[in-house]
Amino acid sequence: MSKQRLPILSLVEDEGACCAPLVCEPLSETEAAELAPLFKAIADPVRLRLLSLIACHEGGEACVCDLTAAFELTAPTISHHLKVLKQAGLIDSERRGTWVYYWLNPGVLGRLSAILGPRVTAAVS
Amino acid sequence: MSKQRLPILSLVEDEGACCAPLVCEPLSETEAAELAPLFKAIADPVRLRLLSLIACHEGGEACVCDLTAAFELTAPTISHHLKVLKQAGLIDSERRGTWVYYWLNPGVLGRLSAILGPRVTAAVS
DNA sequence: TCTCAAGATAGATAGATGTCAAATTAGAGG
DNA sequence: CCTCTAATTTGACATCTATCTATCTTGAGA
Repeated sequence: MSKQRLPILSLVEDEGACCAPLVCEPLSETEAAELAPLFKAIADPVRLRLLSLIACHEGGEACVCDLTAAFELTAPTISHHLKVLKQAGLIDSERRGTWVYYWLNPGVLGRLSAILGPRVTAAVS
Repeated sequence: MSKQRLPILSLVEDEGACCAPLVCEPLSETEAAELAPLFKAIADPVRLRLLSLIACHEGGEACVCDLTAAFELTAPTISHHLKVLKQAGLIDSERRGTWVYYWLNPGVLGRLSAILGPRVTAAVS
């Protein structure tokens, strides 16, 4: 159902990065071409709020009906934005009965974060 | 010369954030509206590479002629992308003689990073 | 002052994008 | 089987965007 698992940003998996990849060495044309669509996916006020709403919702997932209610936009429009986020690999979804639930794909947002700025890497350990 | 200093993302200055603001609590409509243009500015392969090229260039700044040479695009197109980045507050520039130099506005990229993922905050302390 | 080169601006155009109304699909429950 | 509701898909449309060519601005140097 959920298309296929693209290997999103595996290129930026480097763990002990001294600094943000973007300021370490020039992004290759290929890397830039892979990254841009991801940033494009989050570069919209509605989609940013959708991501945030999903992430903050209890259980880490949210029903489309909850999401739609948070905006003054029609259901098709919300559906469209969710599709964009899903195709970018940022979120995934599942139908449970009448409702469809969405959740964040773990790691993807963090990887984008790591590209822009210095990162915790291995964090608390 | 450089228009005016907009108070970019001052809203996300919170220091001891437990986690990425985006997953802590739902982004407000206003916050989303302020953030989206910034992500939009970096959501382009050419602009991502421009940022990266500028950041990695010695001295942390680069001349337009260096940047233009790195692409197979016309000078006006590069000029356009630099303008987009500058208007978003990501970079700034100065003319020195015949050449114009661009550099990253410190902090902005880091603040965007902090919104997407867990952050070092106060780092080494 | 004239000329040359670096860079920006203006205008045009093809393609992408956000939104909505209408139609479609898919469960749930009589 | 029928109907109701949740959600997606389709098609249309207005707007935005990336790119180019042509033109303009600005500083350096002869």
